[in-house]
Amino acid sequence: MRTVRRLRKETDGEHSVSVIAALGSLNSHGPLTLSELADAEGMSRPSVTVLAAALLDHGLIAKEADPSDRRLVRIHLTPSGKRVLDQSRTRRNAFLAKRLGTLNVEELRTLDRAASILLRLVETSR
Amino acid sequence: MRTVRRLRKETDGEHSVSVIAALGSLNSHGPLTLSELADAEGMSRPSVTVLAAALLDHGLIAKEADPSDRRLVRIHLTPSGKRVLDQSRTRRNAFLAKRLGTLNVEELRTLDRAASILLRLVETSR
DNA sequence: TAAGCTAATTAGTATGGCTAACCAGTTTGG
DNA sequence: CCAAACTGGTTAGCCATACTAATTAGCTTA
Repeated sequence: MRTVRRLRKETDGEHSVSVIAALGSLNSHGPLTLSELADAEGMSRPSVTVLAAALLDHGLIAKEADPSDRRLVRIHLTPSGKRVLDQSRTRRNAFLAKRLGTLNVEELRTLDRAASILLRLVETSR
Repeated sequence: MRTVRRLRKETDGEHSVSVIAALGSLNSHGPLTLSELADAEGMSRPSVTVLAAALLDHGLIAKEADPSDRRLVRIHLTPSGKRVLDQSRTRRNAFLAKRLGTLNVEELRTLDRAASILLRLVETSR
């Protein structure tokens, strides 16, 4: 919890962690339906509807209808959204670099391995 | 974020992550003033006031005045609070055990080392 | 002893998520 | 082939959790 609060503060202005996370999913998975995004982010469909509306509002994503199934709304990053994501990464990296600079190579490697393991745990969780 | 949302859901009813975290701080550090707790949890004093009021309401902590400085409010775990903390750990451990069971010893060791490193990072942050 | 500092609180606000209920499409079984 | 059931998305209403700004009480110091 401490870490989350800390990171939220460090992200500072601009865009929330959830927004950046959603952009990240879209970036790595390509276009997604809202349900797919909800699933990827581990949040409810209604919440994603709201989040997507905000992203659309800021011009970070675009919606497109699926021609074969008119219930589906597929969204994808706009160039602007990609830019925001990249900038956020740069800013976040600057912060992390400062903090992680106090670690030695062995410790960094441990964190890297741990990240892979945790990612796998989360991915396979239902 | 995914992990946080997941854990929040998994903690299920009973008490929130923040509550348990606060109880944990009190358990490991002993009695704390509200400001000290705010500092330990990385949250603002007003937020801690509210949190502490909730804990008091549930009988998980007790307040005591500092005789030498009457501005200070020192809080400590009640037996009931200790019990809740222990139960939460048991429940959380059951969940983690199920999930971590899929990892081998080497991976578990990596996570353990990573946890120490991250804890150190957070502790030394500001 | 007044001025200023610190601890805690109160009040008001924002964010970010949820469930329940609903509508619009699609699929399926009689 | 059409009614029932299901699925994707949305809307409405709500709750939890945290914040900042302002206030109060107590302490410290010039």
